[in-house]
Amino acid sequence: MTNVRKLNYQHLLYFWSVVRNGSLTRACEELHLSPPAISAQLKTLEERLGEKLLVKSGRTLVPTEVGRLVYGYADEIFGLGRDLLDALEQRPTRRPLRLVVGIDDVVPKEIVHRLLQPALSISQPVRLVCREGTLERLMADLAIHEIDVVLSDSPIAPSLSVRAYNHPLGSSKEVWMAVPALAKTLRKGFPGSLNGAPVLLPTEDTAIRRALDQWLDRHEVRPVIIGEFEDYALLREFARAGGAVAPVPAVLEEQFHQAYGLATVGPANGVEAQFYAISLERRIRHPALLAVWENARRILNG
DNA sequence: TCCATACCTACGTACCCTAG
DNA sequence: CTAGGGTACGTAGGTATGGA
Repeated sequence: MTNVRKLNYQHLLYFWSVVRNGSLTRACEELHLSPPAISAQLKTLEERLGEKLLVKSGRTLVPTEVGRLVYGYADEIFGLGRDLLDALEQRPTRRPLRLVVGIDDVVPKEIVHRLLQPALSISQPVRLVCREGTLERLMADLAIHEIDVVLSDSPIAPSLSVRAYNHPLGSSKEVWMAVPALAKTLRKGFPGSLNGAPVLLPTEDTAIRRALDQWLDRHEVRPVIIGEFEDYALLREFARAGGAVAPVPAVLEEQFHQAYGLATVGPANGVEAQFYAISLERRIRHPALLAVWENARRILNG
C-alpha cells in the first residue's frame, strides 16, 4: 500500500481544527501545540493526499476547493467521534442531524419555508443549512458533497456531467397577482386585458418562464415586460410596490393576499410550477429530507 | 501578527547481533 | 531457539529566525 492510501487521522484532526478555528494559531491553542508542529503536519497531509488543502488569504489560511471537500469528511468523522464519546457516557448525542439545502433563486422563499419546515419537526434534532444560488452553482456544490439536496423548479438536464437524481416534489398552478387597484382594472377581459399591461417575470433561463411565455403566446397576449428577475423574492417586492402584474404559485395565493396585500387578476390556466429535490442519491434516505418529501406531497399537487 | 523553514531532540519500531 | 542490547530510521514535537 502506498503512502497516499494511508490516512493519518492525527494530520486530519489538525487540518480539521485549523479550518474550524479559521486560523492555525487558534488551532494551536485548541490542540496545545506549537504552530510549526501543526504546519509541518499539514504539509505532510497535503503530500500524502497529493492535493493542496490550504492557501494563505491575507494573514490566515483558508481551505481550497479540495480542502473544503476534505473538511466535510473530517467534520463527519470527528463529529462521529464526539457521538461515540457521548454514547459511551450514555448521553444523548449533542450533534444535530445536518441537512444542507441548496435553493434555486427562482423558487419562491415562501414555498421553500413551507416545504422545509417539517425537517425541523422530526424526532431528532436537526440543523438546517440553506444556501441560495443559481442552479448551475448549486449543482457544482452538490457534486462535491457540499450540499445534500437542491430545491429547484426544473429537473437536472441529463446532459449535465453531474450524476444526480430528480425527485419530483409536486407542482402548483400559477395565478397572476397585482396590487388591488391594478388587479381590478385587469380582471375584466382577462387574459386579453394583459395585452400591453406591465408584468414582472422570472428570467428566460428558468422552466417557469418558458411555461409562462408559452401560455402568453397561446392566448396571443403581449404584455410589457418591465422587469426580469433571477431571485423570486425580488420579483415579489416589485409586485408589492405596485405598477405591474406578477405570476404567483396558486399555493401561495392566500398568503400573498394576506401578507402582501396582492389581489388575484386571474389564473394562468395550464401553467404549473414544478418543484424538484435533486440529490446524488437514487432514493431519499435522510430522515429530515423524507419529512420534507412527505410534506411536499400534502401541500403541492403531487 | 501570522506562518514557513531550518535545525534540533525525543521516542517508537524494525532489524541485526550476541550471549545463554 | 530465545532474550536482551545496539543501531538505523521515521515520526512528532520543540526553538530560533525570517518573510509577508
